[in-house]
Amino acid sequence: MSSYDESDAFEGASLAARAMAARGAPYLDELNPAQRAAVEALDGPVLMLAGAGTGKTKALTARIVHLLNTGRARPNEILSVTFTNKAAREMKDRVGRLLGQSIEGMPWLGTFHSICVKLLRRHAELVGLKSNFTILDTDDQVRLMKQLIQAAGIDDKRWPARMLAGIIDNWKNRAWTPANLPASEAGAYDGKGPQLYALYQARLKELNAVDFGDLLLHVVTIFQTHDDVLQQYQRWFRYILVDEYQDTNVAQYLWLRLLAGAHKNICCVGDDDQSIYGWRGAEVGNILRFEKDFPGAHVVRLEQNYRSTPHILAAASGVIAGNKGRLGKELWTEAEEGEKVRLIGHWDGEEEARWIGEEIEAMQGGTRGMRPIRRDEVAILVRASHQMRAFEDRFLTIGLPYRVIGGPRFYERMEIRDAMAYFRVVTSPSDDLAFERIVNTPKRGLGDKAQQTIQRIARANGVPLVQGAALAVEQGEIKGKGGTELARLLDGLTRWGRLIGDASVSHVELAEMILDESGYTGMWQNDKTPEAPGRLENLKELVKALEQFENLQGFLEHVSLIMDNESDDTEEKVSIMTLHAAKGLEFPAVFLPGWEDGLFPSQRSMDESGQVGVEEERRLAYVGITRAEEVCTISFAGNRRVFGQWQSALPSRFIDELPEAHVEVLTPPGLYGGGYGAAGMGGVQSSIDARVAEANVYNSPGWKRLQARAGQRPVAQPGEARNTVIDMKAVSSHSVGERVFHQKFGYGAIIGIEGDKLEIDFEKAGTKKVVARFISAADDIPF
DNA sequence: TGTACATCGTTTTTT
DNA sequence: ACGATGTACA
Repeated sequence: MSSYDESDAFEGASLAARAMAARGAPYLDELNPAQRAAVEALDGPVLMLAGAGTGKTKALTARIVHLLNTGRARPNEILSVTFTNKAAREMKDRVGRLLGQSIEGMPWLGTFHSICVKLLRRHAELVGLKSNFTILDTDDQVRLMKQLIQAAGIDDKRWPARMLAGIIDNWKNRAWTPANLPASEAGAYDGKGPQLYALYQARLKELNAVDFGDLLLHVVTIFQTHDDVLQQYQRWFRYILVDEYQDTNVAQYLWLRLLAGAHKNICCVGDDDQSIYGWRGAEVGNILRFEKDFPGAHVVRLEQNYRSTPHILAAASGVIAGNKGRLGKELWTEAEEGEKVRLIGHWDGEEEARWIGEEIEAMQGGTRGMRPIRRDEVAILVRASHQMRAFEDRFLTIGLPYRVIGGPRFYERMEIRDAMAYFRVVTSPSDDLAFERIVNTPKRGLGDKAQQTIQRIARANGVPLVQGAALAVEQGEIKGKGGTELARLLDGLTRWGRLIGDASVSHVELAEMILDESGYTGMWQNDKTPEAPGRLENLKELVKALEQFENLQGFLEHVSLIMDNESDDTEEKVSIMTLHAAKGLEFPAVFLPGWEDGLFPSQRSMDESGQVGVEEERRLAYVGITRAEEVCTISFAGNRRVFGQWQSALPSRFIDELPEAHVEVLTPPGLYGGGYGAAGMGGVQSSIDARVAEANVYNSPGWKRLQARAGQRPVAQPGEARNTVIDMKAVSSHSVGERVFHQKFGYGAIIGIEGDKLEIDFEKAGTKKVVARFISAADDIPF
């Protein structure tokens, strides 16, 4: 095994020395008793159950400082893992601030993935890789799989590459290699999954590449098969800290358990109530089982909340109490009572957006005795990103500045990935995937056929594609325009490659040269689509980002793991984001729209995971409510356009679970008398009327009656919600028994309604199911 | 190779 | 509704 970097040890020692010299421990005095207990229990396993807003990061960073201050470990002997770069950055900043200096000396504070890259580069040869392996992102991954699938003669219509990528990702999350894949998985992907998995891994090895899942999996494999390596790291990492432990998957769990196995100085911080990533492999079980995994573990609960008002906390607690198998926490606060959680129902999604827009504007001036709330203190948290649209539309028309958080990341954009592929080919000419990406971008007249020729020649000679392409040109296998263009590209690649180490050209200039001379910039300049200017702008930003790195390789190395996109504009804007994206954030005012059964909790989640799914959705509700500091407004709409169809739905079952004492029901303006009953005008079935009326009830003082009834419906029966989604278009315009006309089938009577489809008994054509929009009422026909 | 039309599948997302 | 993706045809 290679020795540890001298520099790590050196920097570490000097930092530790300075930390020690800082003397005293003011950071301990700032902690509450629970936090302090968590910080001072340095040795042995510790589980810090940190509720939302209870000062978890504060405790975690204080713990690191305390480890240093007491001389337990030097900075480079502490392994401290997070999930996101953002969390890692924040921890570094805060530890640095506590120590009064920057934290260069903590090389092992980072994300699971970045730490695994470091480890894997040191030991790559143990899993058959070279230490300069490339890291593929999801896009590369799928393209590679597509090739394998086609080569295997599988119809990728029925069995899409994305699906296989998802399956393999899941396997990797569970730390299943092709060799130890359980028999239960044999049938995956039409029975060809296991075989393709093995093939895919072999191909990655050939390409000297890994995907994200491999980073963890390979390191776990190394630890499991090379005890000497494992032992060295067990000794080296004297203390381990884990953030967001409830989000760890099996591979990460194994990784941690292996590393902590000897000394068991592991401190896991998390909140089982905020586990919302089960669908991507996170195992809440990891945190629930902690005390069994580490007998004698010290469990500390952080329950004093510094974020929200008592009403908000009580509402959140009331909802989360519906989950079983919790470790159990009760948040409390010393804050003043404040506003109750506000609940409001609307006729449809547009009205909901309109009302929220107006409410935000009213808040700027301060409503009902509340302090004025700035736009950037407001967040709208939605379950699914398609809900954002209504808000964007509305806010654009009223000119309310907003910002959407999440969405496609900078480094995932097409133009950025193309540019990076150019850089990759230039810095490592054997990067076949990158070459494939750029060989015909911009269009060089190198279609499928030319690319196959290149592949064939490269394979026949056992060389990478770039060399294969060179041979193809030499041998005159690619003729005409394509040949000339390819020759020019190859020429450029060699020229740029020579300039890499050249002191007369900075890497930033080189990057610009590559993009210009390859014709890539020109391609977008000539593009007349509206997004072209934005893409050119992004390319400029990419080049600017390069300045912060020493060279192209250094840049590529970092960028493959850093996918975040901090926007630097400072205008006060309302934030719109998904509930998932909101985890870890907080806002004075939070709007939670779309609380309808089927949307939230999401139908899919319930169908696929049943009770477990509902519980995860409930945790999502809990996360949403606990983001709010001062005012939290929950809303639902009776009708909503989903996939172009009007659908009506019941208010979310989570609304039933809000404790009445902490909720104020608002009445939307312009809701006269019958309100939701309006849908019944067309003579709708009574059962539908009843459901719509039930929705209406939330807007009135009669909401309380429903609260009383809520006990009869503590948890939804499977399949219940499915029946509650009713096509409003069908509801408002047709009803069973109605006489109708169809252009092709003539007259008939409706005998059933199913979504947008009507079952009709036609006088001449018999019983048929037809789409509602082809139907008109019989007396509408003008002849 | 490029463009026009059809078809499909639509939760959540980090690294 | 809508966007991504694939197929048919110029």
